[in-house]
Amino acid sequence: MFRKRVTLKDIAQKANFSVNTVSKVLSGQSDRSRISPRTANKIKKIANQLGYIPNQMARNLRAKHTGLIGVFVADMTDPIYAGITHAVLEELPKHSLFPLLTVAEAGIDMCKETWMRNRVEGLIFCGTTKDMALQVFPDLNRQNITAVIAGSFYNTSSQSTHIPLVSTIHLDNQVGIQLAVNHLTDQGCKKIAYITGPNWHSDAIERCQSYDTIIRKYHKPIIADVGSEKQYWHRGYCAAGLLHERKIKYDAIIAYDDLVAIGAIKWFTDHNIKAPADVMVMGFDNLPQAEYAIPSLTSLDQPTEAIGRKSVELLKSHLENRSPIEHVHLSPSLVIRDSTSK
Amino acid sequence: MFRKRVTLKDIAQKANFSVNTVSKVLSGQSDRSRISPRTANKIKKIANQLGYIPNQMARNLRAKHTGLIGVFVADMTDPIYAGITHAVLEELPKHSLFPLLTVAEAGIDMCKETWMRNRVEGLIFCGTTKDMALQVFPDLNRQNITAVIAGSFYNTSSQSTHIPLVSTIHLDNQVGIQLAVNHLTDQGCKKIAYITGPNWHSDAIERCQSYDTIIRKYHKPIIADVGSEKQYWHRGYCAAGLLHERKIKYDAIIAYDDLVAIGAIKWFTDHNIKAPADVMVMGFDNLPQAEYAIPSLTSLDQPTEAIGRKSVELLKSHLENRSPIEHVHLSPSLVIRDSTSK
DNA sequence: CTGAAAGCGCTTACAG
DNA sequence: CTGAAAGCGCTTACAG
Repeated sequence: MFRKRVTLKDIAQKANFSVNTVSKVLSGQSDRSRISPRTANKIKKIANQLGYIPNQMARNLRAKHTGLIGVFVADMTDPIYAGITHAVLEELPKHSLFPLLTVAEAGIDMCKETWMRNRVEGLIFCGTTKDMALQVFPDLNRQNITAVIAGSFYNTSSQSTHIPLVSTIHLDNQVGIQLAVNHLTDQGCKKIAYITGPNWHSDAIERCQSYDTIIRKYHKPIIADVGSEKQYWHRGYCAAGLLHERKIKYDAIIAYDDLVAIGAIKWFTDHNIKAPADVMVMGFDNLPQAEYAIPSLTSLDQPTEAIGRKSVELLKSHLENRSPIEHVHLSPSLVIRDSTSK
Repeated sequence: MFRKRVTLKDIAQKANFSVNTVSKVLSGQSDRSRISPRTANKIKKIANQLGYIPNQMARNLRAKHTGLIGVFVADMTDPIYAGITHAVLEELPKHSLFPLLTVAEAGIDMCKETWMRNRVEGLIFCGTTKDMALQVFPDLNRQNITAVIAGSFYNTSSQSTHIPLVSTIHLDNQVGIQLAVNHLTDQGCKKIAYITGPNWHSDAIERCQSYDTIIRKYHKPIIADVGSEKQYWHRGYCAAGLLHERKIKYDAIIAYDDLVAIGAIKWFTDHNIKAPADVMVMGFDNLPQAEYAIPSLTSLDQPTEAIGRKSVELLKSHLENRSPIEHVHLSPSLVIRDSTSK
């Protein structure tokens, strides 16, 4: 049921002022229009009494701009995306921008329709999905809608992690791997292996490449890659087995992420190898699981808060100044726990 | 930038018909208004060429109803809520209702403002949070907004799990526990313990009460409760330790959920007790982790799809027929894996 | 079968 | 400092 709501007209009648004056007061233009404080207060008081809530649709229609920003979440259940989304949702209203939240789970067509019908003025992607490159980004350019990508993204070609034409704000994976390697060598490790993530994920590609580059200063890279179909802990479990099979010696492992690391630790436990005593293990992303794993897992914390804030800031400057496309990298921070402690 | 969009007027000019006629065709009223098929086709074709997208705000404003349903998610990262949300988002458009998605992460005030300013006509809560009972439900009644709760909810008093005045659709926890007990006794178990969940969660309360009732037919209840502050696997880990300390004998465990079960298994592994050989372990909820746990975990799968669909259906009948409040319980299904296999 | 007019609830320019 | 008029893009009666 659509209940009859209080309108400006109702307030105008009760206050004995024109709709116009009421509008000016209630849309926060009292000062600019030099409404007398007495009038303003009276109107505000009545509006409050009557429980006035502005009709956003009428406002947007007349004002010819919506301030609406489509916020897309590539996977609701991913705590990293959720963290970024959280920050974006908190930040937008501070800039008089309003989030219109859509999730990949609703289907990309539904999302697009929601954006278009509601006339969003910008888009923030908290992660991207496979369909985006073909079904969304071309449209955005054609429609001239400003967008930024916050967090990692789906990578169509395994050759390059570069998405042109849109600003990106994401983790500096190279710094992360460097922090990991520094920490492990500080702990006395001499041979550090790496377990890969799914190869369609920009973070996975960057982390692997970074490992490859950085580790060469110490020794030949030891990369355990179990292909792209395996998921979750399974990747780590299989990878640990793979390294064993190949009789490769190492005293530390950096895993693509915490889940993979936990999988590797499971394999070690099953084969009576102790972490950290026999092998030190590092995760990545500092997921909730890292803290509760046994042993608790050393990891790299993503600055989701900062990524979210920065993406709003960047979108805003694109919107206002047509500022050029940027690619921003934010550094993770090391969280040391039991899995790398002597 | 708000790009100038195609309007009905543009199409009317190009087609040489009135805005009125164009509106009838494009809002799907060709038949009711007996527009000639020739006219309708011509107009549709031109609309298509021009890339017309209706302005939802103008539509809603004039039509005096929005078809907007606020969809609230209590915790994005919870896979159960995410599953329900997924189904709700898919189902609403089939009934000409449109989701306006808000998440607890945005803050309850932001959510409320979004609902009110956009004139939602109904609300679906995929889970509830602590603030709802005081800050939301009273308002809904006052404003006469129809709502349903899908999935488990936050429980303010530990005495009762009943939220009045709103329809609820959620898991039949009693059936779930019965399925678990049946399965374990079929496997030959004689003493089945239970590990509790957080006591502010309706599912946790119902599962514990169901266990208590059902198990009395077999033996005295064995309930391991580690209080309400502990989270994740930690609950299960501590609970298993607690049972050991108290020298309680048992041959099977039902855990509040899969994470708790995995925690318990960790404790067993650390103390050289084998699951399922020495003790059988069951989880609940069939989370992604259940499949990848070692041993893989027998669990109870929540019918999130059905819960989501049913909640849309129920909301719709409330909206259309003012049908009375209902409390619907949907049964989980048993998923047997290694943790309870001989 | 088609169209002219009114109006949804606001804000914008303009007049005084 | 305040108000009358116009109009955002649609749909809803109503007239023909």
